[in-house]
Amino acid sequence: MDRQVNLDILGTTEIFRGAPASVLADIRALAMRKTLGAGEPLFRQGDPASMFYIVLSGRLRVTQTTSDGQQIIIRYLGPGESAGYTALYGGDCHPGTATALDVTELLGWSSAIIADIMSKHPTIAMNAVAVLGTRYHDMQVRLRELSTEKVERRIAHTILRLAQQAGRRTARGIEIAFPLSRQDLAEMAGTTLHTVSRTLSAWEEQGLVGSGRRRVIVYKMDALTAIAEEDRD
Amino acid sequence: MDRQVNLDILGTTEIFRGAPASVLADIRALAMRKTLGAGEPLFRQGDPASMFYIVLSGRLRVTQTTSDGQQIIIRYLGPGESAGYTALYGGDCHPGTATALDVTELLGWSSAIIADIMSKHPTIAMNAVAVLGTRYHDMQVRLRELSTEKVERRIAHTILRLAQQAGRRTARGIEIAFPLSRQDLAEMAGTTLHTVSRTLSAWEEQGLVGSGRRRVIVYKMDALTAIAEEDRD
DNA sequence: CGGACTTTTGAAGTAATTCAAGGGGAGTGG
DNA sequence: CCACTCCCCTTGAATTACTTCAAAAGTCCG
Repeated sequence: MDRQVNLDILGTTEIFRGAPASVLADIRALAMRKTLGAGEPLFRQGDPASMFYIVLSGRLRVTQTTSDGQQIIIRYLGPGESAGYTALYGGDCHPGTATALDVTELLGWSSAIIADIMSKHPTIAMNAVAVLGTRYHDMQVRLRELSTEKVERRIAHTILRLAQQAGRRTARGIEIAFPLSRQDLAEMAGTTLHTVSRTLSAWEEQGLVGSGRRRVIVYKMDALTAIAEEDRD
Repeated sequence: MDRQVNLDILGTTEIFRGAPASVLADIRALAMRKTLGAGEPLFRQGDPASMFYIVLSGRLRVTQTTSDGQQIIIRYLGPGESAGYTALYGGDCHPGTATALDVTELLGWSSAIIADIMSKHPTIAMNAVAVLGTRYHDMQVRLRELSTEKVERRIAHTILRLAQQAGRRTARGIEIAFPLSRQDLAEMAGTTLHTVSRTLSAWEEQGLVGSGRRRVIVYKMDALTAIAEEDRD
């Protein structure tokens, strides 16, 4: 990936979009390049938050683990999205672990540099506000779902969100574009892999979804939406 | 409350702290004053996000409601905190409802004005990033708790958080400084008022807490912390 | 073709909700 | 000052949605 391609991509990221080309070039010049193999961590929960990254290609999973080893998935990050937001405001350590799912290419800046960039370019600081505001909002919605909805609805919501974020049109329906195990879905929906498995089996029987080893395809979006939105829980 | 007092307070808010006095004066001049009576809403879920506010005195509760009327409490806002973050980045509507618990005094700015202020004063934009980053982080923690912990621990965590945020030292222990019903606690911990009531009764029997009509006092912080942190769920 | 990981499915167990009823405090109005 | 009323809280009993436990069947990769 050459320098020019990077600049084009940089202008489309959630955090740098709207900045003039000359500014993007400066930013690019300050960046450190990083490439991760599948399964490699970008940073771990508790590490000092010294770097901020954007994803150029590939995908990361951000998780949070309790002291007794239980885990939840905070979110998946794809191209153009930001990783390590804590470094944006000088927070002390990363609240979660970011792990590459595939080969993943990133650009990174130290927290001092990214703070300096934001200070000089209000547009970028405003983008950061928008990114964090949106993520905060997403979490409010998930918290509400987890508090008030029964599992089947939560699983439906989870799959719909993933389909929207990383759905790929195929001949038979919308396929989630990355490997996704029952365990992963459980860690997003706040349940167990057993319940996810049972639920997907039932939906498969009804022709709503197709699924296999770490694969999920949505056949009937509207029917799944109906399950997610039905008033009776 | 006169103009000077407002300026002093303004410099201590999470969003304007660190700005020079002259800037604070300009910001103050652009603000609209607002006072709410107990129970009055500042804005409702779904309202256009046209204004951003800071709390001068009093307290707000921010809630989110589902279509079928179930509700969760997103957070409480006290003096110096910000309400209506959506207006910071030009989001279209408020994701929750903010209601005054007592008489509450606020200052407000239109989204256009606050965006302009942030553009001109990077310090303030950076504060906004920090505020939203912190709130996002708080939500991650709550989501993890809700996913992985049993109710008793969740209730303990909820009370500890409230005690930290709005605890008042009294002769007998730390009292939550505002009226807090069993229902309120349930809506924060993701359970029912019945379970909260039973749990508090048990704790009261053991001398950990005292409670009454919409009142909670923590007697033994360490014991409550132990419940919140114990490895076995 | 072996071995590790993922998924499925049944059966048992249980934590917490739901249903139901009663009791107590605070404020109001006579 | 007392009685009435409205909330809020408590507590028992029944129910259930989901987890936990257990075992077997697929599926992918070297």
